[in-house]
Amino acid sequence: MDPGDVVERFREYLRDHNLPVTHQRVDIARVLLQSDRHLSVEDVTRELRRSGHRAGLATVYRTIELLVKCGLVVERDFGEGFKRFEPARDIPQHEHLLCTTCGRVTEFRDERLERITTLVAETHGYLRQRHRLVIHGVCAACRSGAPPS
Amino acid sequence: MDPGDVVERFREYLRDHNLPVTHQRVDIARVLLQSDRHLSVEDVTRELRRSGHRAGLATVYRTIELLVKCGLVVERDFGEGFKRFEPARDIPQHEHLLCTTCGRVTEFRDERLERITTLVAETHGYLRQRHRLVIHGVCAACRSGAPPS
DNA sequence: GTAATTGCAAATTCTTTGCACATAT
DNA sequence: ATATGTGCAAAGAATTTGCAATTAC
Repeated sequence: MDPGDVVERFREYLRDHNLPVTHQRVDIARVLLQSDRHLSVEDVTRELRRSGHRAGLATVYRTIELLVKCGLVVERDFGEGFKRFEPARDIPQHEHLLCTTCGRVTEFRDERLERITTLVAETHGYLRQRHRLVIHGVCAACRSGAPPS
Repeated sequence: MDPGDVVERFREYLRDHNLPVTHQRVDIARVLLQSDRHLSVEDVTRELRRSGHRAGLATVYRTIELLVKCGLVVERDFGEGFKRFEPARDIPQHEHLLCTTCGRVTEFRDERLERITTLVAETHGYLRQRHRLVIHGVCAACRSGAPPS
């Protein structure tokens, strides 16, 4: 999907719910929805400033909450002590590789995991809902001694 | 391994490192090492009080840090907003099933995951260190309409 | 005795909330 | 116009840290 379209989707969501389309909301949505990374709230605030916009921290949190609620953004917790957010792309389920040196996040998909987790859940009497897999390691750049980004 | 032995191991660790064996440290270790659950700091504090002991919150945090450092306890983050800790039993690597209704945690092991994660990491240029898999679902008790524990 | 720990309270970090002022429709 | 959002600063929750009093060895 075109990144611009996704921002438009958020506008529609706001209009449909009779919520004001403020420039802060649009700016924050643009940063988050057009990024291909997993941004922390701090990242979002920094990106905003870098593009000449600004919004209070509370507004950033509140807008992200809206974006999550309407399904355009997904919340992630990698156990770093804060949350990260990524646009909900068409990828229905994917896993994460997390570089323990620079924090880079890489996504991948492996159908075997669906199968295995469903099976394991059943074995233990659980009705499987979803799963979360994070592989911790050192990315290619950090292995070759590149400076942490 | 006998639970008592594990506490003895902690004593040895302290002695070997010329660290005082205080009753607080031993009490906290006993609670954490003899539990078969995944305890939060609050859980530990409550269990301490329940058994007639007490320790300042800071001491609990500091002792748990020691227990993690010496490898007798493992830290877990299930994205609940706080950490949980469990004794490092002989199970070298295991995964978790988390009941989204009652919070119950069940452990399991599946060697296929080692293989898959190592392979996937390599494919993306990462040097695999470890992984974390949590399957979210509804446990047998909650499925059969039992009251949440 | 002396060095390390303990406990408390203050500080930190991430996040949420209350409220006067500003803005979208 | 008016309902809602915004920003600030205060509140919260989990965790860490500084420091005087205490304890292990």
